[in-house]
Amino acid sequence: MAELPNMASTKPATMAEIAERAGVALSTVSYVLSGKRPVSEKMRQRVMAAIEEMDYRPHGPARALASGASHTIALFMPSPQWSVLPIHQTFVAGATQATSAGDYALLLSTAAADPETIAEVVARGRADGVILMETLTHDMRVERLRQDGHPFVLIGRTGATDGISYVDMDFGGAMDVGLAHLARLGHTCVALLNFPTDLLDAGLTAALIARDRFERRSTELGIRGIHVPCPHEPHEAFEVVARLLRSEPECTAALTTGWQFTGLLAALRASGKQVPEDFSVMSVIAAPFAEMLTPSLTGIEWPAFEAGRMAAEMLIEQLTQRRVPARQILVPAELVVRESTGPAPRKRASGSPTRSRRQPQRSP
Amino acid sequence: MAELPNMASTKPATMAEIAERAGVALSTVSYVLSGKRPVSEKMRQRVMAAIEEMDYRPHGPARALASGASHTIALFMPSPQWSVLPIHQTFVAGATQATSAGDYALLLSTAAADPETIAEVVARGRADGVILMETLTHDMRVERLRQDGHPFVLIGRTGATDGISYVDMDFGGAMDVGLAHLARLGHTCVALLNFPTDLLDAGLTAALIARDRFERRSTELGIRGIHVPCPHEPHEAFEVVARLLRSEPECTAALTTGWQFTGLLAALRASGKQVPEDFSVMSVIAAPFAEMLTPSLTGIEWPAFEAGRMAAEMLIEQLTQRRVPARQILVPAELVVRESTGPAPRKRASGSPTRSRRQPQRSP
DNA sequence: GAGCGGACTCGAAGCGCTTCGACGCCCGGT
DNA sequence: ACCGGGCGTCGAAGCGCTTCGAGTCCGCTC
Repeated sequence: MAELPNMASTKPATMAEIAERAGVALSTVSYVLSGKRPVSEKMRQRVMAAIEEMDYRPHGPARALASGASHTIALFMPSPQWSVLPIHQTFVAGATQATSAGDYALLLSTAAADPETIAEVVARGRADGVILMETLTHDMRVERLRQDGHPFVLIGRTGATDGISYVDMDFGGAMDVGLAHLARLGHTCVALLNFPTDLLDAGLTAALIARDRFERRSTELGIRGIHVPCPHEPHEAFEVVARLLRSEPECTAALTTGWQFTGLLAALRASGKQVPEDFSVMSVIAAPFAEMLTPSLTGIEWPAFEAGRMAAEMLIEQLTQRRVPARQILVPAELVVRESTGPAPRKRASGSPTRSRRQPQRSP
Repeated sequence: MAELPNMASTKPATMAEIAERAGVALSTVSYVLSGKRPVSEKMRQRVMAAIEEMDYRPHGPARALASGASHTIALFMPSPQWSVLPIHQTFVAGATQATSAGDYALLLSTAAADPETIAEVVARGRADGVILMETLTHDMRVERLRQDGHPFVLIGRTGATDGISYVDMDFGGAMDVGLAHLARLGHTCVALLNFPTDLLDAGLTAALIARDRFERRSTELGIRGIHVPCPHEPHEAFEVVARLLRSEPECTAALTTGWQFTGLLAALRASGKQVPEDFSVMSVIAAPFAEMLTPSLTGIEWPAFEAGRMAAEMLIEQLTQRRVPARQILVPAELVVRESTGPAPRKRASGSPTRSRRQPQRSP
């Protein structure tokens, strides 16, 4: 047959055409491709040749319909009005790469709130499994997925984690590490600018863990810990912090969970406090700003891209193999000390140095 | 029939079941859903009731197979080793939202380089159209899509734009606006820290436009314009800038296209120059850092989320309606003057030390 | 009152692939 | 030489939906 060699806009070849060209049955082509039944080397060669010549590529939806597997995973992002930190986007980037590498496709979606919508994506064959972020302690989405028996992996975690696969940043550990750092520098009154109230109320696990561990740990260290929910948005954060600085003049350091540090730094500047001479600042999530700021920001360094990658890999593994046990990965907090934290300022000269009622600092 | 009300893990209903329950033909249900043929009100009611009762939702792949349309658009991101700026992720976020809103799904993928892979996604029914970013002047991907007749929209543009729909940031305008600003401040020797060499060599349209316009415009304004390709990565950028500062001591201001400003600021600091007293800095893409830095960064404000949203909307419109003319949107450059640009320093008298840093204030 | 057109509705044929049961052939055992 | 058993291969039956052509029934016209 005289054919134009690679007429691009030509309709793509179907499996039936491959079969015809190779002179074999349609099903044989399928078995060559899937390897689910043995095929003789001779047939294999012929089929592969035909595939090569006709530049055949299987049709996604047809395959999904017949096999019941779409070879796609769905990733739900927090909706924009919630906290969308750069770290979330890094998760997505990591997951995207792992997905491509694993020969899967990645369906990205917002609308994360509704369990129904999420379950449906799997139930109606658009995806084989789901990755969820910003997980709550009691997360309806997770319950729904679990109940329906849909494979999923969390970035973050829920309250009860039995049998659930997740990758989570160790916010508890971050509190330990952060407070230890500040305690060592002699700070005795430290604020935690946590996720904003609505997320705490919703039960964002990370926020609750941060709060609880912060309070427990500061007590253990003999530090006065002030827990302050705080919006990420700079101007709102500014207000919250300004109020805090007024009501808690003792406070000489703050930890932020996200980019509340922006508003914090502005408020400190406005009140004439120098960082880190008068006030130490550090953030649990600082990338990718940490190095850009002046002074550069002490913080926890999370391998977020890797985390996203692992979540996707875990999900794909779950989809590919049968009966994989749940894997739970807690990414350890790694402190990177930069310029924004320093020794606690000495008590103001004017006031008589109050003797410390706290226990003397323990050595690590 | 006695049924458990909402046995979640039950297999989802199919259209045939709906038809049976409603006592109509399968095809009638389909027509009710698609509205492609008139259906009497009575039938409609019965079908809708059945759908409601059985909580029916159409099966994605089946629909895609039968109709040839997947109701999905594919978005290709620059691969990680290329420039992935926050702005790219904002595009993605915007596109994601528009996609959800338009009742489409969004397939996210890297691997952007290969025209074959990209065309295949559409050819094999995974997506109905494509959004491309980081477009080159001669972009093989675009040519391929066009040749195959696949619908697509660009974020960015190619050299020849005839009949191509795109949303692009007006980098040319940004050069005009930026140089005008600096000229007004009296600068007479200005550097452009453009995209890195590999992107220029690849023919990234934005980079070429920036370069050409920068050179033309600076000449027109009687400014000495120094074009410097520069990596985004801070340490590499640092080196490039350090060299520049050494070889071009006359230079008193720089424009960056991305976050080369990070390395730039570090290099300025290292060489003891104050911003903006000794050196003015501005960036074409500054969000979301601009406000965070000290001094805050003068730059162009792009509505990136909107741009992503529009690109997706345009594509969906193209898919939904027949014969829409190509739409080309050039997002205008809006200069936001902040603290990092100031009057050109007077010719060095004797290297007089600049005053202590001014205390920046929040502007309304 | 019979004929006609229009408005709906139905059944069936795919879309491109997976998968199951069946069949044919070739080889070894006896 | 005959039979049994695999290994390979084939054909056909779907997967759940869209869509086309072919009715069916009704109301209306003359």
